[in-house]
Formats: sequence, C-alpha cells, structure tokens
Amino acid sequence: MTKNYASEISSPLSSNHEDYLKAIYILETRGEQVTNSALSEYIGFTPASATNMVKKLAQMDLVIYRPHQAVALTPTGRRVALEILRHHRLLELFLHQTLDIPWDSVHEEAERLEHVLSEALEDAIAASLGYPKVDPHGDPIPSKNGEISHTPGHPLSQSEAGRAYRLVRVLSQEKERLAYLGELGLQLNVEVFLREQAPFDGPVLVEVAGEEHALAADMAALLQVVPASAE
Amino acid sequence: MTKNYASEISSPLSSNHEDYLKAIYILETRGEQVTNSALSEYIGFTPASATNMVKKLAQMDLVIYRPHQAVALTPTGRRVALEILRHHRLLELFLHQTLDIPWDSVHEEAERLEHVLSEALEDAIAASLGYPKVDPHGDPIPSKNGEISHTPGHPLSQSEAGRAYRLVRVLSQEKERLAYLGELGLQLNVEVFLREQAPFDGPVLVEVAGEEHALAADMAALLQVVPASAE
DNA sequence: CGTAGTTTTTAGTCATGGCTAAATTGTATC
DNA sequence: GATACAATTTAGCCATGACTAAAAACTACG
Repeated sequence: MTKNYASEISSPLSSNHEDYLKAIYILETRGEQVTNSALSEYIGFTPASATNMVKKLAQMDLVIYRPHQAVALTPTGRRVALEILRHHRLLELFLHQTLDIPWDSVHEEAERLEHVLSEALEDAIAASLGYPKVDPHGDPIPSKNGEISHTPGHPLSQSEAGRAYRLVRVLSQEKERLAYLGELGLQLNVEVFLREQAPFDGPVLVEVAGEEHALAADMAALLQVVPASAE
Repeated sequence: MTKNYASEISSPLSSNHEDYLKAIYILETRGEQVTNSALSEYIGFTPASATNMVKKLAQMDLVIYRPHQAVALTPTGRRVALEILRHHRLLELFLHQTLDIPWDSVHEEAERLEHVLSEALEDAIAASLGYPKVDPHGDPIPSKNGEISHTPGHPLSQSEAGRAYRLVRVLSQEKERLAYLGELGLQLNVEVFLREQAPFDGPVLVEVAGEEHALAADMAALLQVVPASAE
C-alpha cells in the first residue's frame, strides 16, 4: 500500500534496506567500484555489517553479491533505489518551494521522510509541483517508472574564463557548503560570470549578481554550469 | 535535533515507543482505565509485549507502572505523546489543505510521517497553515508547549430534533466511515438539520445541503455538533 | 473464603541487525 | 612464488522487541 516497487518484493523493506540500496546506487553512479569498504564508509556502519546486509539484499534479489567482488544492483534493486531517490528529491523540492525550508536543510529532512512516503503522497507532491525534473540542487528526479535523465553541464572549474554561465547543479549536500554558496547568491539557475581561473587548479574568480567572489578550486569543481546563452 | 521533548530524554525514542505513548494518551483521554489488555488491543500487539514495553517506558520515566494497575503517563510521557499528537494533527490538516489528500486518508498517512517530523518542519507547517487549532476531523491540535484545548459540542445523537447544528468534530478515523460521511456531504463545519431522532437510540434523520439522509445511531453518536447559530 | 475465570506477568524463544575480533582471501612487492 | 599488507568475510556477542506458553495474581460469585 505504501510502496510500489517494480517487481513484487517478498518481505517489506526497512528504512535501512532502502538506505543501503540508495547508497549502492549513488556509489555506482559515481563510476567507482562499489567495494565493501566504500559502501560501509558511505553508510556509516562497519564493513562486517555491510557484508552482512549485502548478503541479505542478495537473497532478496536486490543486489548481486559475489564474495570479494564489487556489489551491483539488480534491476529490481535499482528500481527500489530510484524510487527512494525520487521520493528524496521530490521531497527536497517540495520542502523548499512549499514550506520555504532553506536549500541547505532539505537534504537531511528528506533523508527521513523519503522512507515513509506513500504512492498517493508521492503523486500528490509531484502533481502540486507540476511534475518537476530536478530538485533544488539540480539533481534529476527519477520518473515514476524509474527513468532518470542525465543533467547537462560541466564543472565551473573546467570552464573558459571571460564567459557567463548558468548554475545548473551543485554536486554536494553538505549543509555548510550549501549555506556558504547560498550566501554568495549561488542558487540554482543563477548567472555566473567567470572572471578568472587560476592555473594549476587554483581558485576561480566569479561575479554573481554584481558581486565578485573568489572560490576555492574544490568548491568550483562542484558547480555544474552551462553557457548562459543556452537558456 | 529532530525532537524537542519536554525534559531531556536519555535514549532516543523509536516510532514504537512513541506509538505506545500516544496510545496510552488516547486511552487516558477516553476516561477509561488504561489496562494492559486495553493497551495491547489498541496497539495490536500481544498483552505480553505490552507489559514488556510499558516496563521499559517506566524505566525511562515516561509512564508509571505498578504491576496489575492501570498505566499512567508521567508529565514527560504526556509531553511526548502530545508532541506526536501535534505532529499527527498538523500533518493531517496540511495533507488535506495543501495536497488535497481526502480526509478519510490523512490519518494513515500522518500515522507514518508523525515520527520523522523535525521541529523545524513542524514549525514551518504550523506557520504555513496559520497556526491552526483543529485538524480536518475537528480534533484539537496541541500547542507547542503541550497544551490542548477541549472541543465544545455534543453528539448529534443526543441533540434536539427540529434544529440546525454545525458539525465540529468527528470521533472516528476509520477510512470507510469517513468516506461514507464525506459522500453525504458531512464534512467539518457543514450545517446539519436534525429532522427526527428515533427513540431508543434509533437512527436519526438529517438534512445536509438540501438532501435528506438516515444515519445509524452509532454513526450519529460520533458526530459532535454545536447549535448552528453559534457561529 | 474457596474456587473458577480472567487478566497480567514471567520465562524463554526467535529474528533482526548492529558490533568486535579473528580468520581468510586477495594484491602487490621483492 | 613468498611474504607483507589491506580488504573482506566469518564467527560469535549483544540489545531490541516481537512471540507463545505457563505461572501468578487479581476478581467475583457461590
């Protein structure tokens, strides 16, 4: 009743199961191998616990587990992960747009709510937002049937100086980082003029809403932009 | 961070703990003695499980437990119960008003969401609704500091025939009942004319929005009304 | 006031899913 | 290929909170 996973899943999944699947999905999309240690570090449990849980998920046909190999999601596992991710990102946008929750807080709120969202509520939220495509950080929202689009753009740190860009995505959920960026006026879809790019991965100089700021290289690497003309 | 219970509570409470406390609170307000069997029946676990949990809640100073006696909430326990109830009722109203979730569905949705609502979100929701006093069923919403008002009104089944009333509260959360009432046009604050009251606790004849309906006595007993003039 | 019947509690089991510590496997280097 | 180091898995422990079955305690009635 509250969940609508692709294939029928024998036992109901706990928040925990869902968190593991989501973690595996995210690590997979990073392109890295989803090793046991990467997974356990990401979810914040010991490697032993991760092995344990991965084995259980494998029994449920949600992941493929071969000892000493990288974990991989099965199609069903991916569907579950994407459904949770859809919940998460819809919630982030909803909280931000409808309840004015600041963009640096929506992540942690959604982190808890995503597991208790019914289909009906998911639909109602999606409808009330006009079936949005991205969340407040520019992350794409998976569709109901588990499709997810690839967001265009490239890091600001790898962009040509002397041009204007539009911020389309921020690859971080860290509250402090997001709060900082927000203070600089760097919200989604804002126009950024790249004044200068220091060599050897140095800081960048940007102009946002008439103000000039220096940005550390690692920060600039998290900012995905497209040319401002591409509106 | 997500919770703000009156006194500091040593260990964090699970949904389960909260459900027990809420159940005890509700049974207490019904005026009945909160016996172990009443509690276990209400929460849907065996009596043995209830005893077990009540003992644990007693260790946390949330309830008073004396073997073979009725359970009672401590002041702290009551605060927790009221906070959850506040979450629940705010959520019900929010879901109904903001997302158009039908009034017969909001209860079950809120039942899951109430446990993962942060203070910040609770505040944002309350503010967005204009600090409401009652939920879509007319149940009073406890204030942030744990005060709860007593809703006026009396059962329609005990009202004088030939008069007009206003529906101020429905004492049921059952989906089917609420759906049925909704079909008759019996939503909150609707005006009801009581045509006839059959003797010996018989059915009542009411007129709602120009239509006449017969209502079973047990149904009429759940409808709390005030004289329509008292607007 | 004793006995029957109900309610409550106790005792003991099970599944879950974390943990630590130890064993194992895999990898890389000499 | 042996040996060292890192990653992974196994084994075994613990807390939680459900359960059943049995014991104990209350209540009420003859």
